[in-house]
Amino acid sequence: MAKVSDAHLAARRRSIVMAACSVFSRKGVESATMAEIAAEAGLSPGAIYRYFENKEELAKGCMGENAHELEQQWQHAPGPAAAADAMGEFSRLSRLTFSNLNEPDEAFHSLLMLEQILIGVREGGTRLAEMRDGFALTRDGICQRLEIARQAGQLPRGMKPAFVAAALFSFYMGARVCKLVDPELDTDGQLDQIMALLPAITPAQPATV
Amino acid sequence: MAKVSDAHLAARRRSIVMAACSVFSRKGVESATMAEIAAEAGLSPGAIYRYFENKEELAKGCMGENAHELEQQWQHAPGPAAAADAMGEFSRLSRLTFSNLNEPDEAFHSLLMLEQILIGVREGGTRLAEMRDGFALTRDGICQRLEIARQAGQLPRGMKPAFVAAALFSFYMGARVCKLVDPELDTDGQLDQIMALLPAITPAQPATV
Amino acid sequence: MAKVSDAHLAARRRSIVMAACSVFSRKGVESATMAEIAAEAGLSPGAIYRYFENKEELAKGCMGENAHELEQQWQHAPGPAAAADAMGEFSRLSRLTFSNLNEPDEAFHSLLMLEQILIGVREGGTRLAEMRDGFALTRDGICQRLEIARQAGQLPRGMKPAFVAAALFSFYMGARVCKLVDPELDTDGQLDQIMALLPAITPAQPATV
Amino acid sequence: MAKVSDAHLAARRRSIVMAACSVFSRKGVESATMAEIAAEAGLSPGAIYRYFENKEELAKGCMGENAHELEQQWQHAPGPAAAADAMGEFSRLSRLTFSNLNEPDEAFHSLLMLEQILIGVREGGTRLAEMRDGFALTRDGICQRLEIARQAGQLPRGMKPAFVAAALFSFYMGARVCKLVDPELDTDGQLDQIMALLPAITPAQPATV
DNA sequence: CATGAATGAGTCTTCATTCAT
DNA sequence: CATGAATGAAGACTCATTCAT
Repeated sequence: MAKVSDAHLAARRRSIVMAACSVFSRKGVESATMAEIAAEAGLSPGAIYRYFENKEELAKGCMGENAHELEQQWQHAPGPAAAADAMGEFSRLSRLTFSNLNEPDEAFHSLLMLEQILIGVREGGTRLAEMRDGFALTRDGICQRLEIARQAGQLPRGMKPAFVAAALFSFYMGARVCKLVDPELDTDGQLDQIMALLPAITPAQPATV
Repeated sequence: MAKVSDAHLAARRRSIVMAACSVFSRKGVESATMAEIAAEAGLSPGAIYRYFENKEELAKGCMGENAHELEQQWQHAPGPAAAADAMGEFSRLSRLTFSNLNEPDEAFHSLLMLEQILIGVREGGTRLAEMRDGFALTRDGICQRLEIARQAGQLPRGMKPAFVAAALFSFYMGARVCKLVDPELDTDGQLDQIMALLPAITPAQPATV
Repeated sequence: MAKVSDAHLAARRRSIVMAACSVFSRKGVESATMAEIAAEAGLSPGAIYRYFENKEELAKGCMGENAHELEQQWQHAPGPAAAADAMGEFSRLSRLTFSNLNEPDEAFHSLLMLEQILIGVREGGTRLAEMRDGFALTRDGICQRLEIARQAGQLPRGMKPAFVAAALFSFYMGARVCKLVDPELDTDGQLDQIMALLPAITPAQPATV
Repeated sequence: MAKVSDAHLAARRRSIVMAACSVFSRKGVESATMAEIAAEAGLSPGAIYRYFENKEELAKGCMGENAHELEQQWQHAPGPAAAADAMGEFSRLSRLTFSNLNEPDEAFHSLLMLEQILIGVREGGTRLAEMRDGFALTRDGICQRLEIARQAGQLPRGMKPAFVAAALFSFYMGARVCKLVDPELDTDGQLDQIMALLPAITPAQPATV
C-alpha cells in the first residue's frame, strides 16, 4: 500500500468534481446531497471529505471547471492575422460560440453557470469577483476584436466597441437563458440577424457622424 | 380572531408572498426557511400553512408576483397611434425597460427570476411551460412592434422581426444577468448601441436622416 | 340572544361526543384531530373547548357513551320469572348479544372499545378501574343467571358459575376481536357450540360428581 | 464504523425492533416518538432510518416479532403420537397457552397485539389480511386436534370442530383482553371450566368415566 | 356563545459531517 | 486511504389550544 500517486489523487479529485457538477446541475447545489455525489463518483460519502473540506468548498471547486473552451478563445488575444478579415474572424467565432448552444449538454452547463451566478451574487465575496472578472475578460476579448475591425474600417467609427461588446455578451448570456427555458429556440437565427446589423452601419454612418 | 374580511385575508396572503420573495431572493428557495419567511411576514411558522399548502406552493405563489409591469406593456398590443412613429415608440419603451435595470431592487427581481427559471427547468412541468409562454408573449409583443415599424418603412424589408425580437429579448435577459454579476455595468449604454444599429439597416433611412 | 337552554347545551355536548366517537373509531384517538371532530359535529374547532377541557377529557367523555344496551340488560338483575326457564332465558339473551355482532356498526363499537381499553390500561388510573368494574358487573350478571339455573337444577352442581361466567364473557370479548379481524366469522355458530356444551353436563355430572 | 458484519447489522435492527415494541406497547404507536425509541435502543434518532424507511415501516416490522411461540405450536400439525391421548394432548397445550397469560410481560404482548389489530383493521390492507390468515392458521391447528380427538371417540360425533375451535380461540383472545383490564383475573380457572365441559358432551363419556 | 385565525411546541425526517474499523 | 454506520442539528409541517372579533 504505497503512497498513492499525486496523479491518482488529482484524478480522484477531478472525478468528484465532475460528479458534483452533474448532480449540482441536475438538482441544484442546495438540493444535491453528498451521498448522491459520492455515489455518482463511485465513492463513499466519507471519502469526499479527503478532497474537499465540505460541501461549500466542493461547490467552489466546481466553479471554473465548466467554463467553455470557447470562452477562453474569446479571452485570448486575437492572432495578428486576424486584422485582414477582422469581421469575418469575428463572425466565425461568434457563430461557433452560438452553435455550441445546440449541443445536447448545453443545458447542463447553463444550469450550472446560472446556479453559480446565483450563489456568487448572494455571497458577494471572492466568488462574485472572480465571475465578474471572467465576464469582463470575455467582454474585453470581444471588444478587442471589434476594435480591430473598426480600425480596419470594417465597422463604423462612431460605434463604441466596449458597449457593443458588452451588448453582444449580454445577448449571448440571455440566449443561453432563453434556450434553457425553450430549447426549440433558434439562437443561431437570432445571431444571424444581429450579425447582419453590425457591418451595416459602416457605409452609411461615416457620412452622418 | 375569527371572521376576518376576505380583503384582510388576501392582504395577509400577499404579505406572506412578499416576505417569501424577499427571503427567497436573499437566500434562495432551498435555503430559505419557513420560519424566516414567517418572521419576515410578522407571523408564526404555522400560520403560513393556512395560506399555502407547503413551501413549494409558496414558491409557486411567488412566481407571477414579481413580473415587471413593463413586461405587460410589451405583451399588450401596441396602440394604433403607434404606427406613425413606430420606431420612436419602440425605442422609448425599450429605454424605459432598460432604465429599470438601474433600480435598486432590480437585483432582487432578477435573482428571483433566475431561481424560478432554474426550478422550472429542473422540474420541467407546468411551471416551465408557463415561463416559456410568458417569454414567448413578450417576444411576440416586441415582434409586433418591429413588424409595424417595418411595414411603416422604418425598418428594412429584409429583416426578420421574429428573430430580431428574440435576439433583443435575449439581450435584455442577458443584460439582467450581467448586471447582477456586475452592477456597475452600463446597460443603458449597451442598449444605445443596439438601438443605433437597428434603423441603420434601412436603405431608406440614409435619405431621411 | 337569550340564555341557551341547558337542553340545547346538553344536545350540543352529545353531538360532539357522537362526532368524536365516530372519528376516534375511524382514526384512533391519537390520530383524530379536533378540527376533524369539530367538522363532523358541525362546529368550529374552538367551540369544542366550551364543552370539554381538552382532547383527553373529550376522549374520556366518549367512554361509557358506547356501551351496548345489552350490557345493561346483563347487568340488571334477572327478573323473578326467569327462574322457571333459567337456561332458556340465558340462552335467549346470549344469542341476542351475539347476534348483535352481525350489525353493520359493530366494528365501530368494537374499535372504540378496544381503543378505550388500550388507553385505560396504559393510563392505569380511574379510567381503567371504571372499565374493570364495568366488566365485573357484566360478569356478575352472567354469573347470577348461571347460578339461578344451577339452583334450578338446570346446570351441574359441580360447575363454578363465577368462572364459567368469566369464561363466557372472555369468549364474547374475544369473539368481538376476532370478528373485527375477520368479519366473515360466524360467531353465532361459535355460540351455538358453546351453548350446546353447557346444559350437557347436567344429566351426567350429578352421577359422577 | 464501516463494514460492520451482517450479523451485527441484523442485531442492531433487532434491538431497534425490541425498543420499538417496548415503547409502542407502553405509549401506543402514535404517541411513541422516534427519539424515544432511538434512546431506548441506545441510538440517535437518525440511525433508525438506516434500518427502517419510516415510523410506519418500523411499526410493521414489529408485527410478527411478538407472536408467541405457542401460537406456532398450535399451528404446527399435531404429532402422530397425539392420537392416542388426543384430548390429553389438547388439554396440556391449552393449559400451557393459558398459563402463559400469567407471565409478567404478557400485558406487554397483548397491548402490542391489540394495537396492531386496531391499526390493521383501520388500514384494512395486507396488514389485516396477514392477521386474518394468522388467526385462521391457529384456529385450524385447534380444529385439527379436536378432529383427531373426535375421530378417536374422545369427543362427541355431533360437535363441529371448526366452530368449537373458533370459539376456543375467541375465548383465548378475550381472556387476554380481560386479563389486560383486570390482571387479577384467574384465566386458568376459566379454562378449567371450559375444558371440563368439552368431553361432557360425549354420549360415550359417561360410560368411560 | 361561536368562529376560525394565529400560535408555537413537538415530531418526523433528512443530511452534512465524523470517525471507528 | 476508503468505508459506511452513526450522529445530531436543522427544518418542514401538524395540530391542540387560545382568544380577538
